[in-house]
Amino acid sequence: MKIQDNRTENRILKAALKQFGSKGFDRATVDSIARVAGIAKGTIYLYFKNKEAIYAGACVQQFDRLMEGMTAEISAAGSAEQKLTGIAQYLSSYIVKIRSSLPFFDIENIHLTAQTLKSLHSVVMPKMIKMNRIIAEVISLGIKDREFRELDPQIAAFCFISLMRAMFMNMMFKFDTAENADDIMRIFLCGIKRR
Amino acid sequence: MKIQDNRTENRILKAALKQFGSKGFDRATVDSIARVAGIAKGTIYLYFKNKEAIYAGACVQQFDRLMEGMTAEISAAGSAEQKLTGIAQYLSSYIVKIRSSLPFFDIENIHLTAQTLKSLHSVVMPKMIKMNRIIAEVISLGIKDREFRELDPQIAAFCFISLMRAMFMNMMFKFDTAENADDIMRIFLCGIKRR
DNA sequence: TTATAATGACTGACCAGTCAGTCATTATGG
DNA sequence: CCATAATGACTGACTGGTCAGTCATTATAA
Repeated sequence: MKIQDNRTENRILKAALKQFGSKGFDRATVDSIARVAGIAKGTIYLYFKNKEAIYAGACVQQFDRLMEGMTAEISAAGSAEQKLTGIAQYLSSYIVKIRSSLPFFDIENIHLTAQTLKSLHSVVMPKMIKMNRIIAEVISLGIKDREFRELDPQIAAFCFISLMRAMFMNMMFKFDTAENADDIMRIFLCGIKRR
Repeated sequence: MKIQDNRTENRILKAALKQFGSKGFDRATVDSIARVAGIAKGTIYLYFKNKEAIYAGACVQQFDRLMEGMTAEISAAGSAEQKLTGIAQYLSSYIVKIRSSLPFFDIENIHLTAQTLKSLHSVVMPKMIKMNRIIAEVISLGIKDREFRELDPQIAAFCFISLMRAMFMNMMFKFDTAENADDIMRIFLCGIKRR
C-alpha cells in the first residue's frame, strides 16, 4: 500500500511518457495511459490532479534524469571538448533507450505545450534554463582554458542543445544517424574552437 | 462548384495559419477558423475535405512562399557565405511578419502532427527535403569555390536549418534575438569555413 | 428562374474528470 | 487464535461538455 504507492505512480509516469511521447498531449487519452499502466482511470486521479499534472510530472522526471546523467559526464576527467562529446554520447544512448517516446523530448513541442497549458510553463522553463546553464559552464571552462575561442557561452550552449535535439528528432524519421552525429558535432566544435 | 473563389480560400488559409499557429492542430477548432475568416463553418467544407486538409493547405502555402523567397536570395550575386547570410536575413524578416503564427513553423511540431496524421506526412516531407536540398546546393557551391571546407553539404544544410529554426522558436519566447542571431550564424559559419 | 455559394443548427463520437462502491490488507479486542 | 472492524487503494460506469463534419435551408448572381 504505502510501498506500492511509489510503484503505481511510477507506472503511471512511465505509461504517460509513452503515450504523450507517441501521440502528443491532446491525442493521448487518460484512458489510454491507465490502460498501458494496467490500472483503472480513477486511480490516476488519486495520484495526479488532472491531465496536465500527469504531463508535468513526466516532464520533470525526464528532465531530472537527463540532467543527472549530464552532470555525471561533466564531472568525469577530460577537456571541455571531451566533456561535450561525452554529453552528446550520453544523450544519444539515453535517447535510444526511450526511442518510442522520443517526440516527448521535442523541446519546441514542450515549449508549445507549455504555452497552451500555462501551468506547465513555470515547471518546464526553469529546467530548460538550467540545462542551458550546465552546458554553458562547460563551454566557459573551455574558453578559460583557451580551448575554445572567446564567445558567449550561453549562445554556444544554445547551439549545442539545438543541434543535439534536431539530430535526435531526425533520427526518429530516418535511420542514418550514427555517422551523421559525428559530422554534426564536428561542425559545432569547429565553430567554437580556437584556430 | 466550378470556378472556386480564390479569395475565400485564401481567407480560410490565412485564418488557419493564425489559429493553427497559435494553438496547434488539436486545439484550433474549425469553428474558430471560420470565425476568424468571417465565414460560416459549412463554407470551409466547400473548399477543404476536412480539418487535416486545411492544415495541409496552409502548410504547403507557407513552405512555398518561404522557398520562393529563399531561391530569390540564392540567385542574387555574391559568395556562398553571403547567400547564406541573405537567406538567414530573409527568413528573419519573414518570421517577424507572421510573428503570431510562428509556432506553425515548428518543424518538429509538423513532424509530430504528421506522424499522427499520416496524410500530412506525404505533403510536408517532400517540402522539407527540398528545402534542405536548396541550402545544400549553396553549401556545395561554397565547397567548390574553396570557401567552405570539405564536408557533407546535406548535413551542413541540416545544421543550418536546425539552428535557424531553433533561433526563431527562441525568439518567440524571449525577446533578445537580434544580436544573438549574428552570434549563432558566426558559430555555424566558423564551423564550415576553410581555415 | 435556375445554378451555385453560403449558412448555421444539429448530430454523434469522444473524452476529462467524478464518485459510489469493492476488496485485500491491517488493526483491534475478546 | 479467531472474528470483526477499519482502512484506503483501486475500480469503472457515468456525466457534462466539446467539436468535426453534415445537410436542409437561404442568399446571391447570372
